[in-house]
Amino acid sequence: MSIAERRERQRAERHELIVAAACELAEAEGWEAVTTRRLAELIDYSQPVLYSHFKGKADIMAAVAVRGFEELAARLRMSKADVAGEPDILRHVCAAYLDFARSRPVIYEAMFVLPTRIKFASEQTPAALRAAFAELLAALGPNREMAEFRAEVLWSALHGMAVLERSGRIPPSGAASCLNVLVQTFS
Amino acid sequence: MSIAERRERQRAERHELIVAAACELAEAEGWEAVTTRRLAELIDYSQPVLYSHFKGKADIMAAVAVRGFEELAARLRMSKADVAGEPDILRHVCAAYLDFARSRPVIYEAMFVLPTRIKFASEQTPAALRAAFAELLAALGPNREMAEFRAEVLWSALHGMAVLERSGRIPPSGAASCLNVLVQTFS
DNA sequence: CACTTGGTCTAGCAATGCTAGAAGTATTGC
DNA sequence: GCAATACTTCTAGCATTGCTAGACCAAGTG
Repeated sequence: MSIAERRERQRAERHELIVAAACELAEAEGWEAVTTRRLAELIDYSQPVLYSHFKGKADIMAAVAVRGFEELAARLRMSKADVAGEPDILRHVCAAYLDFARSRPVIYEAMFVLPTRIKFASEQTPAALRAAFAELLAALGPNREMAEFRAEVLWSALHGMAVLERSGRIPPSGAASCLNVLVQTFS
Repeated sequence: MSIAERRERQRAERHELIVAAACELAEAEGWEAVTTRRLAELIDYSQPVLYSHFKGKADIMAAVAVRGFEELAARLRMSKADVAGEPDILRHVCAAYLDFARSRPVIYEAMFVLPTRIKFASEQTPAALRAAFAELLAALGPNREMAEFRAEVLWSALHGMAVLERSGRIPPSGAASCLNVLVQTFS
C-alpha cells in the first residue's frame, strides 16, 4: 500500500505545482499568457500530464479560483479581528474585500469574470465561497430581516465596485469616498 | 464626388451588417461561436473584409458593446416616462437596468465582462455610456451631496446584481426582493 | 529475468485570429 | 473604345491555440 500512497502523494504535489504555476504565470503576465504549453514548460512536464490532472484549461482556472475564494474568506475573517466596535466591522470587511480585488486582480478575474462556470447556487458550491458569504452576512449586524438579500446586494455592490474600479471607472482618488457611501448606505 | 459618396455609404452599410451579424450570432450561440470565419460566412464576404472595417475581433465586439450602451441608455430614459411619482423613478430605472441585463445577456457580457477594453474614464468614453450614467444619476433624486459617488455605487450594485443573478447566485424568485432591498437602500 | 501495468512523451489534429500577395473589377485618361 | 490605373476582394497560408492518440519507457510483480 505504501507505494500507492507515495504515488498519490506525488500526484497531489504535482497538482499543487500546476495550480501554483498557473497562478504565478497569470499574475505575472495575465490570463491570456496562460497557455497549456507554457504551463507544461513551467512545471517541467509535457502537456498531456496537465490533462491527467484536470479536464482542461478551464478546470485549471477553476482550481485557481477556488483557491482565491479560500484566501478571500480568510481575509474577510481576519479583517474583523482588529476591530471591536460593531459599526466599524462592516467598513473593515468591505475594505478587505476591495483590497483583495485590488491586490489579486487576476485571481479575482478568474473567480468572477472569466467564464469558468463555477456553480454558485448548488451543492457543489465551494465551501470557501459559502464561508466568504457568511462573513459578509455577519458583517451586516444582528438584524436578521432580509439579511440574506441584503448580503447579496452588498456583495453585488462590492463586486460592481471592484470591477468598475479596475476598469478605471472609479478613480483611485474616489475609491475611499465610494467606500464611505457604500458603508453608510448599508448600515 | 458622388461615386466616392456611394462607396462610403456602401462601406457604412457593410459595417452595420457586420455588427448586426456579430450581435445575432452571439445572441443565438454565445460569444465563443463568434469566429471570424463564421462572421465572414454570414455576411457573404471573405475574412479579410472584416479587417478592412475593424482592427480585429475585439474591435467588432467593442462595436457591439457600444450599441448595447445606446440601447441601455434608451431603455433607462424610457423607464422614467411611465412614472410620475418621484420615489418610484429609482425603482423603475433599476428594474429597467436589470431587465436589460436579463434580456440581452450576451450583449451585456460584451459591455462589461469580456476584455473588450473599452475606455471608461477618458474622453473616448462612448457618449451612450455617459448618457446611461446620467440617467442613473438623475434617478437618485435632487440631493446633490456626493451624488456622483452614490451613482457609482448604485451602478456597482446593479452590475453586481446582474452578474450574480446571471450566474445563478440570486435565484429568480429572490430577484424581486433583492431589487426591493436595493431601492430601499439607495432612497 | 520475462512481463504486465501505468505513467510520460512525441507528434499531430482541428480550429482560431490574422495577413500577404494574387486576382479581379470598377474608374479614369487618351 | 481601349489600355492604364486605383481600389477592392479573395485564395492560400502562417503561427498559435486547446486537446489527444499512440508510441515509448520505467517501475513493480511473478
